Amino acid sequence: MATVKENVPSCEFMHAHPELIEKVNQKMPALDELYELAELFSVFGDSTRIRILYVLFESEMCVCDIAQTLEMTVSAVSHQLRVLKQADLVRYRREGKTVFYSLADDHVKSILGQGMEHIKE
Amino acid sequence: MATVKENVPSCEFMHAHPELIEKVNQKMPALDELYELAELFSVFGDSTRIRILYVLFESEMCVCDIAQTLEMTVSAVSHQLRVLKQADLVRYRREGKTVFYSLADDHVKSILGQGMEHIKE
DNA sequence: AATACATTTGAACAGTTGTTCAAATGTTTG
DNA sequence: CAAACATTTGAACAACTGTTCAAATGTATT
Repeated sequence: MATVKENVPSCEFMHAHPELIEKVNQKMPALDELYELAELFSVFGDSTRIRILYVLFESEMCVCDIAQTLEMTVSAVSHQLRVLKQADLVRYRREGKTVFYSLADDHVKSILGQGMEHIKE
Repeated sequence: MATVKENVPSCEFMHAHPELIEKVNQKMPALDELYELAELFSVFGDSTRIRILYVLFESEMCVCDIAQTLEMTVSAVSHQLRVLKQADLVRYRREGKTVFYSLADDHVKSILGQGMEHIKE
């Protein structure tokens, strides 16, 4: 996570007018929102997690089936499912010894879709 | 970045039917696409870069103005602009000693917007 | 209660990331 | 061409991340 910095004069005079700067700061979301947003995108910023999400696009699935489908260890998958769970991107339900995971909502699909569009331009 | 793993049997038998697994693998994007996608989202996964993008929502701006607006060093901003540039999220044009940065396209806004929607549910 | 199996958890490790500082590169002006 | 200023770059450092391995927790079956 980024650390907040104290400022030092960088250029002689600013090109941007003070009104513009004010408008920028006015429209800028609060810092805690920005952190949350960055945290959300960080979750999408790993190909393993994206693969897990793509699996869940098709169907809810238990941890060991996800692991076998993706040729990963159960432990690695479980760790990543925790991250996805904490970001509210997946839900789970227990059925006996087995835990089934599924997509939390449609935002997941549309966010990944937007990303795909961008890289395919 | 994730490392590819070799598989070890994790559960006695799979719950998912082979047809489902096949469907999953069929719909799964190619690995290099998944890496690219993860890389794109990683770029959004830092609050400094998001702040820079929000600044550019309002207007194109030179490096030192961005730095002063965000109360960061010019160097730190420049480093992050490079990342944004490499991901094709910003463009730049030189005018004398000054380099003006601007948003590359509208995907940026819509991706950030989708993210915002998710965290505000 | 003991065993078996599915999942989670914690510690450890290597690899990656963001900022800083100092130095280099571009560009204009005297 | 020298001085001044805007920007970029590279090395270094601390902080963070994803996987592995081993051990712990849950849950059902006998």
